[in-house]
Amino acid sequence: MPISRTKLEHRECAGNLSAVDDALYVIGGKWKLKIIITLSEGSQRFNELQRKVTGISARVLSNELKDLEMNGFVTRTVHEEASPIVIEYKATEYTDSLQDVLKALTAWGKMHRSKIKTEAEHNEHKAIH
Amino acid sequence: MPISRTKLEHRECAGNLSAVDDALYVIGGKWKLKIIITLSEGSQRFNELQRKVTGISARVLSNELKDLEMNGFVTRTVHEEASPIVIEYKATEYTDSLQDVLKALTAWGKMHRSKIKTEAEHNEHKAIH
DNA sequence: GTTAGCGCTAACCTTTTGTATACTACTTAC
DNA sequence: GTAAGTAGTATACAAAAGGTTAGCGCTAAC
Repeated sequence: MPISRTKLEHRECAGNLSAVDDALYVIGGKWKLKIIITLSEGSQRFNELQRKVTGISARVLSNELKDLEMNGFVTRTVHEEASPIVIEYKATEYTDSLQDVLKALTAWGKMHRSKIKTEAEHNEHKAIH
Repeated sequence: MPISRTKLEHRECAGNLSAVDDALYVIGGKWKLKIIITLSEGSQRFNELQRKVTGISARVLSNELKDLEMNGFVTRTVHEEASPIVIEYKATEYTDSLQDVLKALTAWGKMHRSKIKTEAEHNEHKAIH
């Protein structure tokens, strides 16, 4: 293997590009992963979700849940036996396949945040003198 | 540990939520990861990038590169010695910290694509009969 | 001298995304 | 009977993101 492994060859890179494309198509956007993470805490009802996913409006949450249901990440169950009727949103098993992605992303996010923080402190320090 | 590990406790979940938030803030959006992946193939010039990141317009590519530069993922070098002047975009070392994220995302994307494909074939099969 | 490529930027327009407000129909608690 | 919660939808509007077209100054090739 004469070529350094840090650089990808063109074909490999193009393949990865389209794979990431496919992934972002279904889990990209501002809210999808946040909803999935929140549902990983356990099944929830609509208003519960809206409170936990801070900043989302009912309209957008409703649309996102429909998308997620269509893509097999979420099930919507109506419990008619209860009164008033309870509607339960639940993460499916397929959601578990995202674990590695979620893990990597949270780890990176935490690392990045602390990096930004120390940089900011450093700048503050410089600004004083 | 009496509680199943598949469900996260509320505090842990909220922390992950904000970490993913931080991550998506800098690498979220339609193009950022695609540009990063393309640059992982090696340093490139503007028009080269535009050709490889299919579908992106010059305006958006320009904006995204500025963002990525600001966040420390990309360096922009002007080679004045060459004629005509060559401008080189290069992924920084910090980009390497995204490797796990990228790996997880491409793996998931490939898996998801093949799942969708077999589902589609299955449906086609049903439709014929 | 004309054409083509480079590395963009500006102006304008469309699409997507999100927000705010109101409203439905039902139930429970006070 | 009134207020408050549930699970949304409808409507209208605003903001953000992205695309389209044109063009600039430069160089190199035909």
